[in-house]
Amino acid sequence: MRNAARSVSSHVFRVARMGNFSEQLSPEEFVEFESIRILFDCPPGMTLFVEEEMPKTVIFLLAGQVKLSMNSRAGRRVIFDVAYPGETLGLGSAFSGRRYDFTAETASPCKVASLACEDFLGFLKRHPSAYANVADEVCTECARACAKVRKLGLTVGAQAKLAEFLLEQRTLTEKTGCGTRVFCSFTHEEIGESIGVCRETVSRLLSDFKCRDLVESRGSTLVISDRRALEACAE
Amino acid sequence: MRNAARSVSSHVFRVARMGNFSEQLSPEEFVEFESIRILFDCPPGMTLFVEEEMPKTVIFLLAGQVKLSMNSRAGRRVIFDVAYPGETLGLGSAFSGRRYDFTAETASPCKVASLACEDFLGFLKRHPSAYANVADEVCTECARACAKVRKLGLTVGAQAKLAEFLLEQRTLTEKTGCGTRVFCSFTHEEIGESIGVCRETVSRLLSDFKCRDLVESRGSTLVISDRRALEACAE
DNA sequence: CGCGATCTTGAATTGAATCAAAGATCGTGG
DNA sequence: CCACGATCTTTGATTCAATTCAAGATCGCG
Repeated sequence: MRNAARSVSSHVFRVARMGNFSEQLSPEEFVEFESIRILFDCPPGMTLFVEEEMPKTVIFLLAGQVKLSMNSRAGRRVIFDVAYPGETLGLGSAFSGRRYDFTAETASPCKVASLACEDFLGFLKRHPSAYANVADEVCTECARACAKVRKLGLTVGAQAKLAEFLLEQRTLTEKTGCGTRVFCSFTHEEIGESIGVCRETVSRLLSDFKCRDLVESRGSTLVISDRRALEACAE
Repeated sequence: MRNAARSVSSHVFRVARMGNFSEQLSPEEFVEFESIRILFDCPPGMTLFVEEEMPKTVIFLLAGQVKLSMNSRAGRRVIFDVAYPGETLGLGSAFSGRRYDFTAETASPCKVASLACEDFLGFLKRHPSAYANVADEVCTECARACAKVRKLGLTVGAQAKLAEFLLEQRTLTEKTGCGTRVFCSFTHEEIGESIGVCRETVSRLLSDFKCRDLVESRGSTLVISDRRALEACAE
């Protein structure tokens, strides 16, 4: 039992060092931090929290991917971003007591550590030096939101938007002899929701890109074969 | 000289209490804070800082309005928001060392207090309790950015966008017997840049709203005469 | 008064959404 | 291993909202 816990936590620690909230905690703080957070696994498609609700927990993503989106009751959706291991979700909301800004839903099987807001705030009170971490994380979140505003507002034309989207998928790419392989688990619909165009338009543009030899589809993954030209599309 | 300085600073103090960064500082901290910031006045149209540049200063807006925008080299612009007295600008960037997320330009004659980043960071180091204020302010900035993403991404149709824009102008409104008077100093072009539609469309829609008696223009100001109906337009 | 900036309105154009109808792909269970 | 349904993709035809282009009206200021 103890051993199992230790092996989980050492794994967690390893992952958690990847630039997130707990990274800058002192060893003692980290131990306390660890003692109040709850680890669990979730299946894909699980909702971690919902926009406009009052914050209940802070989520530390240890493994897997989480889709961050905004939804209107009219059924429209904007995929705001995808979070990767090491990121903290809902931190700003928990801290400020404001409602969640977006909905977080697992996009793959995930390992997460969850911390109730009150525990989080208590921890902060006991360890005020962690405020700096909070500020740091929130800055990142903010920069991300601003980047999205920029893209949504400044990029005109579906083609430019799609090109930008593809070029931006840095996180899960792999350089090969003949281009950059992009691991994008998104459906066309989701790509559409990320860039604000409809499903069919994504499909059409992608075919178009293929015709023009900017990208090729290798099975289920996409390869950017002419980055230069794709950048030109994005303007 | 001393007297003049004191009278300015007492004025500043009064304004600065309006919910911004310095609000939660202790009196001693506030005195120190005051000693390192530089007060000045600026004419309208003055650029305080430019997006993508490395942060040099943090700006505390004491009086006037500041337009926050994002610009593409293609000449396109998104007006992100307008800042009012009491707000802090560029705080997140100064703190995290990331480039400014947007451009800040005075929209009216302004009084501002400016603080060099290094002084700001030094102050923080000496008074770590102020980290909480930073986190607070950045949360606000972040919530704002998220709200803008939501509007840009989820609101479809120029009409809904404009209606939403008008309804949202809470800051400078005045309720009268026959509706809410909106003090919006924006030109149609600027409204367009705020909501992402072209100048002419704004003009057309506004005429349309007038025909349908949702708004009336009283000289240079606009009066929302049928808020209910306008809300329906915004969906 | 006259000038520059801003606003208004109309007509033509277009880019993307919508509607529609096949295909492709995938996982499941027989 | 194949048949099945479900989900996702492709492609074409049509429609529509909003941009663009163009020309004139109005406003506010020196």
